[in-house]
Amino acid sequence: MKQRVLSILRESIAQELVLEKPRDRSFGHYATPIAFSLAKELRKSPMVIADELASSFGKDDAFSAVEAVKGYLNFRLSEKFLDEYATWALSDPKRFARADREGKILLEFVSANPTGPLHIGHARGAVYGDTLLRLGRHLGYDITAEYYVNDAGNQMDLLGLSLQLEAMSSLLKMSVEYPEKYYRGEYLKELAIEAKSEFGVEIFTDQDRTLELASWAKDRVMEIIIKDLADLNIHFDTFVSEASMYEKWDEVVAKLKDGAYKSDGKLWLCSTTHGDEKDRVIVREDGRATYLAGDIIYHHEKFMRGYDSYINIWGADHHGYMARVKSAISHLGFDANALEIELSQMVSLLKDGEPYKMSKRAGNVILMSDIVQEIGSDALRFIFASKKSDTALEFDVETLKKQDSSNPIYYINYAHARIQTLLSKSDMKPEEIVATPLVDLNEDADALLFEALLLPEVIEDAFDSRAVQKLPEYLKSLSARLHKFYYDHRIIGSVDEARYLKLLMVVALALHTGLELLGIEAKDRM
RNA sequence: GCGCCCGUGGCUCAACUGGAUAGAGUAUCGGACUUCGGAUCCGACGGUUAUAGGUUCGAAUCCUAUCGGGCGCACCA
Repeated sequence: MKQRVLSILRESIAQELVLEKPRDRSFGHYATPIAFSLAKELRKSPMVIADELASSFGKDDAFSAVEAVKGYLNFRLSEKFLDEYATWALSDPKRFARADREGKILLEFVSANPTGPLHIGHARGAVYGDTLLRLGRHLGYDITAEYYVNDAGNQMDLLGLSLQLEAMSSLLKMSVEYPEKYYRGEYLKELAIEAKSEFGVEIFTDQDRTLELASWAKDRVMEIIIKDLADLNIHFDTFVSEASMYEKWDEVVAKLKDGAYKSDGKLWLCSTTHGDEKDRVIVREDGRATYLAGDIIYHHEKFMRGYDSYINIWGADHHGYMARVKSAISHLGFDANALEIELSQMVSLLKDGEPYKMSKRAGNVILMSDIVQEIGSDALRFIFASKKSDTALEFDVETLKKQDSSNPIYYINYAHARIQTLLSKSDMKPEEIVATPLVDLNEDADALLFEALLLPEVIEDAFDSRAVQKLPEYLKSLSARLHKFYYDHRIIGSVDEARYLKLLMVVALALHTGLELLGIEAKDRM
């Protein structure tokens, strides 16, 4: 809708302009502060310019009024314009709010180590990534969702060892001495039992079989992770194994050219040339590659696959890692700007105002699956999607269990369900309703209709600015308007029944589409 | 010490990326059901946007400094 308005305005004004929503709806549907920016070059006051521009608008099908107020240029859309758009949307709901953006994007997110189940911090990045994925795809982008599996390095030994220790302790009832660093948690106990029937108990005490056990455990953990993600409605297209990267090592090192150098018997990445604070070791003295080496090959491989852009979503604790990865990409001869790294900040949980207790059972972390079980996937997705991802977030699980307006997901679903109820109570057929023109609407109905039709631009804005929280904000606001409208206006049996129902169908469509993009299914009944 | 992120009513968060009177929810107080789902709605209270300067028609947003918080600062992944 905004695009259509913009293209009309570009013709009339012949100038790029910003179109925004006025703070007060009485000003109109859209507004532009263009007169302010023109003031300098035209050497005239913004008010005068705005007046001139306003009067230059002739009769146009799209606008019912164009007014200049305090330097702003305000536009009121015509009912004809809004009705056509609404009818178009209802005629093919799946098409609503879609766009025809082009471009292949590789979106890498979660990529948690396969050494244990996902915890709550992972969930935020997972929800953020998946929401971007849904938004981007809706807009037409060809996006691949990828998970990078860190199945190499010390942590694999550690996983094998941790499992052996767990088994020795809980299955073999041996007394074991735990090293300083090892993994713990209920999942290891379960894996130990499985491993016992798979391999027999000998594997737990055989130091030569640690890696064999680790390799098996890693696959099992990935299965757990994939299942936990599926419970959140998150699915990946590709999983790339770190261990499989190293066969390309020689080829990639050669491409680094003078981006890498030998010193002290180690191989270093010359990352200081691209803003890193110091150069980084990529191959140790004993010939073992560091984690960064794997990441360099991985990103080389990503870029070789030829996407238009790359988005990585990392936990904020990895921010120090950005410079070296970008540096490596530059040294490999690729455009580091094509890689965009979004950080998702820390999460802390409360329960009844107190810090959420980490369970010993889970290994002193808050498991994502526990929270999903406690508050449900919808509530978790909604709360994470509603907050800017780059701000630390604190929330109370108890408020998300409530079934009233304090819980936004219930509030929105209730709005949607109310509409479905009305539609089922009416004797009118859907085709009749859609065929009714939306004319002579009162102020409330007009405002509600306009807001519902705003969804497409909210989606574009949310994706383009990587600010997914704009969608939940919008849905809350639309729901509030719907509830108020419902309260103020009788629908079934009124003379306006047909018009109002059509209006509500548009609202339901916007709510349904919006929720779907958040990975939440709109409820028809509560 | 250095780097990144952040600081908005008591609390949890928004603010169209520099635009009109900084908005929601929650908490507190007070109202609205013989009416389509009250799981709702309407009021009131509550902010010098951490502080101090600067940039301009215009700043929560940009710049500088200070204070406060989180996270990093591995040849671990």
